[in-house]
Amino acid sequence: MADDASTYDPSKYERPSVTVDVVIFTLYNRELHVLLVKRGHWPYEGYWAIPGGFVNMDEALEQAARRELEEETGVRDVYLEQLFTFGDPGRDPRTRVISVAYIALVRFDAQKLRVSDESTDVRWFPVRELPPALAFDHEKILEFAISRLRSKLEYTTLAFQLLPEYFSILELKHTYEQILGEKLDKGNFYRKIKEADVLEETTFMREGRGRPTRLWRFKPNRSDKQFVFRWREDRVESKSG
Amino acid sequence: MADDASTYDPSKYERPSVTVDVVIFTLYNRELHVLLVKRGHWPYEGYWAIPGGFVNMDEALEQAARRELEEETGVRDVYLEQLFTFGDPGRDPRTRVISVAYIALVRFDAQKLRVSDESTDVRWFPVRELPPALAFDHEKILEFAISRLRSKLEYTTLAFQLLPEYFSILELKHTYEQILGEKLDKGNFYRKIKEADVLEETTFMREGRGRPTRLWRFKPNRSDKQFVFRWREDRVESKSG
DNA sequence: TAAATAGTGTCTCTAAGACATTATGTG
DNA sequence: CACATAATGTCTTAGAGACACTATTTA
Repeated sequence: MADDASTYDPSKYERPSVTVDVVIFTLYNRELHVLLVKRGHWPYEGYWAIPGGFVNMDEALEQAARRELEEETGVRDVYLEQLFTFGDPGRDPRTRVISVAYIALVRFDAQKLRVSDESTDVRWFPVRELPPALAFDHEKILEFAISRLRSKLEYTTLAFQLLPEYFSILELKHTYEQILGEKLDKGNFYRKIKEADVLEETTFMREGRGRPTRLWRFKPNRSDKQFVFRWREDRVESKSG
Repeated sequence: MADDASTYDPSKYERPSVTVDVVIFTLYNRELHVLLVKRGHWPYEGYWAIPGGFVNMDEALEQAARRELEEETGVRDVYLEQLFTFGDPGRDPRTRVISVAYIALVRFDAQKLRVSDESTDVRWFPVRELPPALAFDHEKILEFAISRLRSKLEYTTLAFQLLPEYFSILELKHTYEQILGEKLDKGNFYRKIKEADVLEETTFMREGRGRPTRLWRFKPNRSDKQFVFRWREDRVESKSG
């Protein structure tokens, strides 16, 4: 924001590259998973990485995130939210790369994976069984994303993005337990979710071994509603750069 | 993160410029203020803007924020926190500019303002009396920063960064009131801040018209402490890009 | 009727909010 | 003493957590 009118020349300065990286979460087999791609080229060839790529000159950041996501993995129509911008010099051996990281949440059943020509493999990893080492500083980004997901879960309806249209209340509880990494009380969960008034009862039931369970869905105009699950003391986001 | 090893050429792609912009808050005259600079050149000549500038190739983002802050305003030794990255095409008429925005909190008494050669004026503005129009999309950034400041106030010890070393509990309460924009109950505030155990009593008193007031300071190792002031329903951050 | 899973009810305790009261200085 | 401001105390209520209980299916 600081240049002279007459002497301004866009090419005067050497510029960093700008990428978007997207940490994509889903719930699969009742466990939280994250999508990674296996790099086919230098640098970090053969390493798993968070999908992402360069931002085009005429493209908004979020738009770039959606495009890269679809190009590299086939995933589309996702909930997206900006996470943090990572820009330490040296995080990419090619050149100075500043990466705007996003979090995406998707319903597993809605997705078909696709391998792009940039990578040799695409896979969902359970967050508890990640590859030993990721490309670039992607471990840091991923850690940051998980921590943000946890904390936002408690004061937003974010978890709803991970579930199919119809689900039982105990499935929803299980989702919370997966992300928070701890058990929740059944009765209290029922009470809270009902009080929050964000769910709509359907006539559908699902049968299993015991008593059949009622299926619910999220109320259509839930955007203005706040579901505050719980207060927690550790609502701190670490800083990074 | 997606290029061929043999054909990779850093200069192949046209690149956006990357800047850092810093929204600096202080408490002055018992009111929340924000620091703006008056632009001396095209574009938006004569408009007030959030201080900021281009990121150097070998410099971390936060480091760039500190440098620009000191160069443009003389402000240093501040609490800094990344806010959001704004990157819509067209937000800067010169070229594609992606701006990583930061929030800074400073103690007013610790600062001497300085005007750089890029701008014609530097001034603290009360957040309730901002200039009618700001340069670029800086109104949006500023709004975002204020909203983030409000929400973080309630679950962090952020407000402490705005106060001098010694202060009374009612001054602290006043700071909260300024930022939250509402009155708080005196008794309840005393109770909460004492329970939180983040303050250290000093022997100093300050005299005024009525009963003198005791001065306190923040406990040295407060970094690991969490002061949770209150829960609020509207803890939602709007999205942007 | 036993096992399995779904769903409800209730007791206790903490903490927030409202508001009343006491304390300690000055002119 | 009157006034001004600082600081503490108390009552009520909402909500979180713990946990016991009831409901409805299949084998």
